[in-house]
Amino acid sequence: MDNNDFLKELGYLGFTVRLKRLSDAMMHEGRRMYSELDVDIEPNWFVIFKLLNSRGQMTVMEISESIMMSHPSVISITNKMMDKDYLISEKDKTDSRKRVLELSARAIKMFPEYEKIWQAGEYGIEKALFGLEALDLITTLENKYFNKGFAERTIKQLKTKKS
Amino acid sequence: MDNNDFLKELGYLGFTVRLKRLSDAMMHEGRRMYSELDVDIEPNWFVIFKLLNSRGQMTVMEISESIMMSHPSVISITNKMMDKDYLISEKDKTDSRKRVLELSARAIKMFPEYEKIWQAGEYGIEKALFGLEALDLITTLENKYFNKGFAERTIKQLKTKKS
DNA sequence: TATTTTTGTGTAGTCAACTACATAAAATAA
DNA sequence: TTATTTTATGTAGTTGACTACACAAAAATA
Repeated sequence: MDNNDFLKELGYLGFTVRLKRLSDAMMHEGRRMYSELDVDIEPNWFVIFKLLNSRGQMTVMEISESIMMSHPSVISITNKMMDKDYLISEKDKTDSRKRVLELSARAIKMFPEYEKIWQAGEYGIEKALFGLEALDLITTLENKYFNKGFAERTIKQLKTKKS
Repeated sequence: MDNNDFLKELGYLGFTVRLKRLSDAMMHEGRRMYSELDVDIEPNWFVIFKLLNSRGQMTVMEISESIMMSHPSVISITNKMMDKDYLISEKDKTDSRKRVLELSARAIKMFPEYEKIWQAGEYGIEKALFGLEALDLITTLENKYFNKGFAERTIKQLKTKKS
């Protein structure tokens, strides 16, 4: 890879930017992959597919909490999946605020085929990450991060320095 | 942290989504930090500050290549920095296609103050990452990734399987 | 020299996440 | 029972990255 990469000279400070750059690149490549394979799904949808496949019906908020994404993001993803007939949506019988989502017949029918793609992806990532303890690392990062973010601590540090 | 996090059940397949989620969260927190500290800069600008500080004048494309981001992204970031008078832009004398950017007097004046914030950030991240070999990991990931992405390999694998 | 290709920059439009706000329904408190 | 608070969902607007395209200037080629 490019050894002129200035971000590498920035040490830990460059870490967050490199992380974003890497995840953006993966996301773009993911989209390219799906369009090249000519399947009717998008990156990330596998999360909803797998979640609803394992848990059955779920409301918008339940999904949001399960995958720790904001509810507007969930709505936006699931709306697209509904447009492609992968999801069925109906009002909850006892609580009319809630909307319950579940996999459609089409989703269930296509599931095995898509599973192949996801497994190939799983295999590729596993091979790339082999021996790197990447999952342990990201878990630790998440733990440290979502507890009380870097920024919070930095703000605190800067403020106590000032006083 | 949340142990109900479904993405963790997805193993390697969940990795890319977790990576994105983490970097998004860091980015948001970064923005919050800057606005809370009430400084007139945005996350990521430090990359341009530091780059031009160390290299002097650079064209749009030189910046783009140095940090491995698309040139439209560079234009968008540097335009905002110009609006805040942190950058000076002028046409190259010998090649009128090129536009040369450099730090303004204001940028140079504010540099030490901002340096304090970045150093505090550096410290926070370093502490969070201590003993985790996170930089080695991301370097390895970048090497593997930017060479020939996961997707490429996955596509290949799926296609050879079919035939 | 004239034509074609490459390079550097800029603009437009897309994407997936977010926060902030709006609204309706349910749950709680007065 | 009525009023207030909380919860579930939805919409609007922002962000920062990207690709694709447009265009002018320089470089290379015929």
